[in-house]
Amino acid sequence: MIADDHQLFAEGLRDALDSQPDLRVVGVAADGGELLTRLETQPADVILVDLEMPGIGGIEALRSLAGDIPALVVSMHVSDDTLSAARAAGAVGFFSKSASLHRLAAAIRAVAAGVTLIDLDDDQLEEVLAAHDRPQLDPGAASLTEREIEILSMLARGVSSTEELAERLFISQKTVKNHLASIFQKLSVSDRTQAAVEAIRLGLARRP
Amino acid sequence: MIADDHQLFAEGLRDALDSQPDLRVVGVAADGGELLTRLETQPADVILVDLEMPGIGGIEALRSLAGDIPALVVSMHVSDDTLSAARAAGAVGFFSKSASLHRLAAAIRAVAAGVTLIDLDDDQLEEVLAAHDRPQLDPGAASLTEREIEILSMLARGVSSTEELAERLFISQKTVKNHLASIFQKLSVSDRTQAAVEAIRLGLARRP
DNA sequence: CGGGAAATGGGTCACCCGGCCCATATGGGC
DNA sequence: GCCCATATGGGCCGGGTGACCCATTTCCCG
Repeated sequence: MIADDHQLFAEGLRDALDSQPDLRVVGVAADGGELLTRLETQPADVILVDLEMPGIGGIEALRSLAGDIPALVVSMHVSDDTLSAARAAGAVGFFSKSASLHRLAAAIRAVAAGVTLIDLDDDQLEEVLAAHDRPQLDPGAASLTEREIEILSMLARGVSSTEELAERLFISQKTVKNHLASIFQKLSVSDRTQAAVEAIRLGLARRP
Repeated sequence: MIADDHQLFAEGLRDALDSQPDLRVVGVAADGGELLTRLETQPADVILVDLEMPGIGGIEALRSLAGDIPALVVSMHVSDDTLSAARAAGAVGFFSKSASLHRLAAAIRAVAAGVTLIDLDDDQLEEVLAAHDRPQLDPGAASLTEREIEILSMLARGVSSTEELAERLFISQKTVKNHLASIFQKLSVSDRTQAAVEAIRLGLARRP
């Protein structure tokens, strides 16, 4: 669940995180009070909280939660003051809004797994984030080759004919069909359409 | 194209806007300099610019562009000073990051259509935004029949074979193929895979 | 009432797709 | 040095797919 008074940021972040196959945003709140209210009816595994919010701010909300749910603070300005305030309020991690989506997603996975990030030094943090880097794909999808992922992501963007795939990859049509056959088996599907749908579901439709 | 030094905001906004069927984010820049560089190789219809960025800020970037591309300023803090600075630099619209995604999307559509928002009073602004409220679906997609949408949404959920589609709809395989042919024509695609990808992009994969 | 759109269904046919066998080169790991 | 995974490619074949004709019925709208 996300709590941030900047709607554009919160809604954008929701879409971005939702597009990660293993993450789901279950709610967005505009201030600390709404966050607490929403959490009463909607359980969440991790919460992302902005510190500066009108009404009940992030700090107060975190204090009220008393660490019931692991919370990541996502703040505009990074300073020692805000960081220690977040730590004192029970946050398990602290990110600037200048962080990348990639790192935040990794942090969410780490926190959901029970890791506390806020006390780590930089090297340790990098290590933990790297460990939770890529989304946990389905067992089948996990064993996809790089080339297979490349073809799959093209499929998911509408490049569907054997001919065009072969031309864009500079390989023969036969090789494309071989890769596709391998993809079908690994994803347990039986044609390109199902493979494309599954690829999009897995978040493999990213741009190059 | 988006220019904002807060990666989380920019990437989140990218995903959110990309999920609008009629909008596409063609690039993200972290400062004014990168924005100008990117625009040299990648044309854009509208740019979203943050005012506060390290290095070359939004104001300077807008001055360099000299109004070549309609620009919406999306700023954290709203004040008379920033607003008039944005206006002076050639921005055609001004939004707080507390605005809703809905309104920003409407504003982008309006600006892309040539409307200047920044000089409007509140009532006029609401009127313009309302006029550009819902996404303009592809001319083809708009004219899809109910049955076609039904088939398309099944496609988008992985029901790809003519046989299964016919069985689930209690109609003959021939009718399914007829509907599909009609769908292909309206969506300007040539096979089920592209239709499924397009259906998902249009948000037609809803409803379990 | 009349026209048009939508849904249903038929036939034909070239061609592509997916399943099945196979081979070769190139790596990296044990 | 040997093995296995990966990427590349070939041939074959049955069946599915998409493009092009077509007809019928229903129903809504002007």
